[in-house]
Formats: sequence, C-alpha cells, structure tokens
Amino acid sequence: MIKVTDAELEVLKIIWEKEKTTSFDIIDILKEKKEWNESTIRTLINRLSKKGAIIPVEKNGKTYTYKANISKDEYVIEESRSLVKKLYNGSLKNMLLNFVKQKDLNKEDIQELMDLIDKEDK
Amino acid sequence: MIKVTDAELEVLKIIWEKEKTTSFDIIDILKEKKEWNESTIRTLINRLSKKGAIIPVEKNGKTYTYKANISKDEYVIEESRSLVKKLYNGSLKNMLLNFVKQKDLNKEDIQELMDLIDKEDK
DNA sequence: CCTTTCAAATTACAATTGTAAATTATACTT
DNA sequence: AAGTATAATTTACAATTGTAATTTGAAAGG
Repeated sequence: MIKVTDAELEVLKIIWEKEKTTSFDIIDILKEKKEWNESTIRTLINRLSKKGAIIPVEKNGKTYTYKANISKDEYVIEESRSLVKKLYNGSLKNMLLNFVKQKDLNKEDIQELMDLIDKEDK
Repeated sequence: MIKVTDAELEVLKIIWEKEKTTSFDIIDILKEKKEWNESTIRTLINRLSKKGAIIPVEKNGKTYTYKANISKDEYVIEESRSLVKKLYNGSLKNMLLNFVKQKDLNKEDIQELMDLIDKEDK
C-alpha cells in the first residue's frame, strides 16, 4: 500500500470527495481550509502524483485534472487496522471496549449499529 | 498531550506493561523483539525521558528504573480519537460501519460486546 | 512568431524520526 | 586511590515531512 503523509492525505481527501479534481479546485479548497500556501499544496499534489497515489487524467490549457489511484475504502481500512494493531495488540474488540469505557460509545450506539446491520442483511 | 513517535511507543508499551522497568529490561525485550541496537533503544529511552513521557524513579548502581508518566488509557484513547477524526470525519459510527463492511466485525462480535456491557452495567 | 503569463516542476530548508556510533562519567575492583 | 568496565549521554547522519520560494516551460494574446 502506498504510504501517504498527513498533509498529503488532506489533498487525497479532496480528490476522493469529487472523484475528479483540477489542481485549482484542490488549491482553492485547501488554501481556505488549511491556510496553506499554494506552493505547499502543489508540492503535495506532486508528491502524491510521484508516488502514484493520484493520476493526472486530463489537461486543459496548463491545468491538470487528477483522479485518485488508491481507493478510499481500502486506504481507510488499512490505516484503521494498523492502529488497532499498534494500540490494541490487534484486538478490535479491545478497541471497542476502550471506546465504551471512555464513553465515546454506549449501548444505544451499539444497538443502532446492530439494527443497521440487520436492515442490510434483510 | 505529549507526542510519542512509533519507535518511542514501543518503549513506552514495555513500561506500561510492567509499571516500572529498568533500562535493561527494556533493552532486553526490544533487542529481541525488534532487533534494535542497544544504542537505538537507549536513544528512545532518552527521548521519552526528555519529553517527560517517562520518569526515572530510582537508580541501582548506574542503572535507572523508569515509570511511565502518561497513562496508557489516555494515550490510547487520544490516538484512537484522532484517527476517527482524521479518517472518518469524527464519526465513530462510520468507523464501525466500515469495520463491518470490511468483515472485521460481524453481528456476533457486536452482540458479544453488548453482552459484556450489560454484564458490567448490572 | 514573439512575448508574456501563469501552471507546473524543481529546489530549498529546518524539524522530526529512525537508527546507531562515539564519548563521558560513574560505580565497582584491586 | 587508581584503573577499568560499562551505563548513560552526546553526537551523528540520512530519510522523511511540512512548508514554501524559485525556476522552467508551455499556452495564449498581440
């Protein structure tokens, strides 16, 4: 799995949301949201592109349009799993118990989750 | 919250497990487990100590005994929350749904969790 | 076609991190 | 007290990362 840094991830997230994005969209959004310099954002786009995490799919004038080359779902689950491994010795159950203990999660939440699953099963 | 790097965390985990640990215990364990050089491990111990994440509590000969100065529970929940924020837009429920979708979590697991909570409630 | 503009690419640079060698200082041995 | 072993501390160093300035190259206007 391609490794993406925190700053790069911010760029990737934009592209995931839109499926297809020009450098300008990315710059616009992140300049605002993160108060990053345009140059900074371009560096991140470049690094992602060099890593193969995103791919330029078209060119309009001098402006590229990118699409993600790694799936959000896969990336996100990988990262999640790796946290479970790092912090909970690989036990997802322990993670959940911790969330319960810390009141991030309660019985109602869990019931709700259960219901959602039931609904989808059906 | 004191920031701990991945390598440093390995040291911290040893100390958490034992409550109180000599540099030698740490070195012994990590030399084996991670195949790190003793020097490397000492660097990590030092960095943690400088950060205040661990504290030397006694000295036998030249050897220090350390204890953790940040709580495992707190550290772990903080890191967990920060992943939820980073990857799931802060929604723990979305994280859980993702685990379900990826088959890391199923109905039985959730039921089990529910039962555990019920048992503790009582 | 030549110039200008501006997107893209390259270069920069300090801080952090993983990894370890070199040096220092201190407890024990003789 | 002097010498030695060795734990601790300091220094090192390349790779990565966050952040951005500088340079290049190609599209668009005259």
